Amino acid sequence: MLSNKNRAKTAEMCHAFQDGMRLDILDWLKEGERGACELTDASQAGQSCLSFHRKVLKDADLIHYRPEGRWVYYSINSDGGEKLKDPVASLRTMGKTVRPSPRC
Amino acid sequence: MLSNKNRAKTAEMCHAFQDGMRLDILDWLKEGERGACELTDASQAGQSCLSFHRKVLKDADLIHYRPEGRWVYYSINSDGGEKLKDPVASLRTMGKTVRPSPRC
DNA sequence: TTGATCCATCATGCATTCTTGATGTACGAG
DNA sequence: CTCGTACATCAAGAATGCATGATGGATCAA
Repeated sequence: MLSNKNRAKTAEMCHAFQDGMRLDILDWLKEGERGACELTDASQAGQSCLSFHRKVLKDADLIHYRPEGRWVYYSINSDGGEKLKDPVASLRTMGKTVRPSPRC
Repeated sequence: MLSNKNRAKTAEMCHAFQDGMRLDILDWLKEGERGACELTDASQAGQSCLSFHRKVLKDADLIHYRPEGRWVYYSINSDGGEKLKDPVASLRTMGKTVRPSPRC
């Protein structure tokens, strides 16, 4: 299904996708680049909490990072999801194969 | 990006995809249906541990469940990955959009 | 019925992750 | 230079997830 070298990266991306607040952040960025302070103002969560989740998304290559003076801007990395396409696609082909059911 | 109703399901599927042992189980099933006892015999992990992970995969609709008398057979749900294609695809389109970067 | 097997679930301890508040760094304004 | 702002990072407690052993239901053989 997955090579061992890709497995860690897949797990990291899935981990990033797993959390509700991180999905909120991705949703928040869906219309384009946004400043970090905007998100802090709009969200219920604290500043350090949001910074933590942004780091998870950034480490998983799901978002871009652009510092500009004192401010920081984030945006979706459109290539990020590519790494998830392979495991998803292989799930489909895997299910098609037929094999006798052995007993123990 | 995601409707609220789909968000929980996406998170659940990514959660299921995240664990190394669950990826092993999916890998184990790649050639077709297999009995639960087979997996228990072949794996290092204990029976309850495997049962736990199978439940996670089943709840995420990634595998099928077929009881037959005293035995249980599992197989890949080839449609399972479909639910992940949407968020992955929307990631791509999301990144394309352009939007002015506001300041706080 | 009795006993054995297969499997799921529960309870517990441990590990990892998340949240919150505090501290540190870089930058710009005055 | 000094102060305030924006952001990251650290430390500690809370919450969640995982592994293990024990228990229980269902099935089948004798």
